[in-house]
Amino acid sequence: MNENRYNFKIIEQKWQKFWEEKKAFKSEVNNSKPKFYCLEMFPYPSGKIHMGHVRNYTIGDVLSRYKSLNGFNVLHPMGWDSFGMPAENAARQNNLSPKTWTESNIDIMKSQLKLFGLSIDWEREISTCSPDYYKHQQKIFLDLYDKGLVYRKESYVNWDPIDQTVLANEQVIDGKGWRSGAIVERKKLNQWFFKISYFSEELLSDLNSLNEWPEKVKIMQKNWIGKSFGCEIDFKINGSEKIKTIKCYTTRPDTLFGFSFLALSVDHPISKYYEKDKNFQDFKKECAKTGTTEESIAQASKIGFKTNLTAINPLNEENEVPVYFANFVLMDYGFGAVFGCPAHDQRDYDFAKKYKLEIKTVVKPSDQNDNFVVEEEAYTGPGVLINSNFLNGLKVPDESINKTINFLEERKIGKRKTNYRLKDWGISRQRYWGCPIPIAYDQNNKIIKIPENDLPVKLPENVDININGNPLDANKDWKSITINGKMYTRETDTLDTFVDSSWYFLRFCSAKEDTKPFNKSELDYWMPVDQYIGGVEHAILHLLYSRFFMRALSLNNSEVKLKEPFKGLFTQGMVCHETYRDENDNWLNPDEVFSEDGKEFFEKNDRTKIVKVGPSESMSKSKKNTIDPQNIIDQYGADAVRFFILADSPPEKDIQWSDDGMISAYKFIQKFWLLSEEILKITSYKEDETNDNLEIFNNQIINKINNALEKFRYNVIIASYHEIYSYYKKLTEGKKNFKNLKKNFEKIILVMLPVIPHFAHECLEKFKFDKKTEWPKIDQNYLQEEFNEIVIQVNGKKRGLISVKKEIKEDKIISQIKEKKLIDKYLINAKLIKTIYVKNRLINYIVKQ
RNA sequence: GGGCGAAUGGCGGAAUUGGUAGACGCGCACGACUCAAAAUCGUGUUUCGCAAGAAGUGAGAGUUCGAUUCUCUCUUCGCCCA
Repeated sequence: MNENRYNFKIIEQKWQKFWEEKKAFKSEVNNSKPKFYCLEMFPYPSGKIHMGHVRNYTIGDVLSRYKSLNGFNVLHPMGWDSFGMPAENAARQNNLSPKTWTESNIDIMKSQLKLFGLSIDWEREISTCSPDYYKHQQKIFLDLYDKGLVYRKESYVNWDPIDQTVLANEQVIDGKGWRSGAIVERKKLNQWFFKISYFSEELLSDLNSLNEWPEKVKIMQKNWIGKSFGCEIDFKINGSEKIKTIKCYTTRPDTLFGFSFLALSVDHPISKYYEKDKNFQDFKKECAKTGTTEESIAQASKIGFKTNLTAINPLNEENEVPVYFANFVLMDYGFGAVFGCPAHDQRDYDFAKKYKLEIKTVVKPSDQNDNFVVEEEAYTGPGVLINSNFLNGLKVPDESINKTINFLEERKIGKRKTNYRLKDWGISRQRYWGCPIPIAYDQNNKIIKIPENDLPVKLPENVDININGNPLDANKDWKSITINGKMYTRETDTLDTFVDSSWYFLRFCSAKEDTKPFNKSELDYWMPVDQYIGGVEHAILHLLYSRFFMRALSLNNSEVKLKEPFKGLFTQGMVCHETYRDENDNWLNPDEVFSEDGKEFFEKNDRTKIVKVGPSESMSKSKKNTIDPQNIIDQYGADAVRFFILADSPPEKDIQWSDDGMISAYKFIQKFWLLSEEILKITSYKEDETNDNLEIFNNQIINKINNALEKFRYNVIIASYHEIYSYYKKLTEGKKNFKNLKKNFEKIILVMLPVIPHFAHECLEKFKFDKKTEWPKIDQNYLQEEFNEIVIQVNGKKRGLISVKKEIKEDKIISQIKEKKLIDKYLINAKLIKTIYVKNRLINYIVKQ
């Protein structure tokens, strides 16, 4: 083995120790420097670091180090999103408390992260399950309560009747509880909500100001908020003394003449008149079997309960149609009542077919005549109104909706209304491992805030997590409290963990501030986050909740002005790997699989057993297609992993894990080290002349790297490093020192620093490049070479090349081409029409035969 | 069903504003070193063709002197919503 081999184990440890001792990444407010707040989504401490983390934090680290070298005062913190269900599940399995389990995971993962040489300011570390964090969150909760942005109401949850517990949507699999297998029911509970809908319009319109966000994410948020224009309509009701009208919301008032039933949510206020009707109660129970998500409601078959009521079409006061309760109408949307137009809404169509209701066509596609009839499925496209009395002929949707609303408004039976799909955020979780809600109730169930000096409301330790239901609810000692001598019962729900992550980026700005969640001057300096980096799976909820929080905090608060927390957003792709199964279809880890030729795979332990190779999918424990970063780092070192994880794909796309690619990254560092040794030797020779080509190469490649860095084209940076290697390798073959060799090589090392920091620092030290490290400047003079290759085209096809001095005039080029007879053969028997010249690029001869 | 995006060699992927398609890496082939192998280094590698040359960025059309890039239609795949 070559004794000059780069020993990453020693060198990486050396620099990590150096950075730690020097507090190299400690960040402080410094008003004389521009700031840059770089934040990656903080991890859930599930056990060990996985490749997804490696990719996420490498991307952020490259950016942080780049900005830092460019003179920015960088804030690059890290913390733990440490409340949540997995801790409870693990606690059940291992008989550990969630706290112990979580804290030991944090220790492990923190030590692993440190091995990657990330430029993190660990002094700002936060953990959301620590009372030091959640005590501030409880204050914020009470602050929002005072502002009227928090309220309590009855709402449905997924209820597991065997485990006697509330399930999250992802714990409901095919309508059954994930653990018990019981059929999940809908159950009404009193729960806490954040009034996110108060900001619907702002959250939507301010998306336009986020010009450093991916368009994709903005569209997803826009769809989620779901602004729709329509109107509310009062329908006259016959058949009851008590009910005179029912209010509906619709986006399609223009289809009113196709009206054939009115459908109500089972929770509609008028359902109280049916409380004693056994058939209705049975129907309501049947509806409860449908889950709570929009998706499960959409997939469930449409069922209805016919009332004795009828509704009258307000446009002509004539058609009288039946009123139903139906399972597909949600109380949360509109007024819990919709009018059914089966011909032009698929859901209504399915319902009408089932209950044999009239299907009246009122919209025809523009290319059909007036006899067009909806048959197999609802027609929801554009067209023209027909069979609609005085509305006939109006264009759908542009004309028809507006005119109908005008008509309804004139007669005071309807009102134009904007509606949002975005619902208030339910934050109650009936679980132990979350932030306690700082609220109590008196004997009359009246709400009282926990007084400030009784905060934080700490989670009790030593609870029995194995019981059914919420352990906090079962904990009698903890539940009852005395405030000012009076007895109260605590709220036993805890906060959704999305609350924890909705403001952690603010806490980082003043992580040690004890008395307040954050300190104004530090917030003003650091916020907003200049670049936020994370997975696209958080494109909607986490980001929307954080945007809500910023607005909620700034409402009636002169201290907080900012509305948008994340100026720039980058969503990275996933890390994928092939999947393997044995003969019995059990998943196999890549470690357990062996292949000689990369085509046929066998089990490592028994090479007669064939392994089936599946498609490459996102690494997951359940499919066992994970690669443990710890093993890779032990084998190849942190720099090599960082190098590889950026090399193979653009960061926003999924990346294929490849052992060959990993090895290639390792080899690159090894050979670049040998190259640096060689250059070190050469630069000790007596200097010779200056090498202009070297200057040109260096400036051009650094320019390329700069552009790639600014646009997150990190895979292009790695390609440039390879180009640098080949160029310098050739250069050293002459074993000749140039006056500008050392200076240029230093620049090269500096532009490699963000990606492979340990290696680069070692090189800088070895070469005694002891000036202060900063990003190299580009000399624009070297970006344009003295000579340009001009492409010669004939009719747009490349027919030759000519090297000319830059900025040369067109006629000079033409005469040179003529002189050298470069394209004469294409001009025989052809007539030259014209030439097109693009400066410094090409010349195109247009000829005709 | 709706919205958004993508499609480039054997593979991952490059390509300022429309201007030399295939940078760079992997793989593969050949060569050097070696008793040999590994490692390393070098050369080559879109397809067809001995070559000259021709074709070529999912398919088909269009705009243009010129299209991977812009427009339309279609196919396939991915993501999100339903």
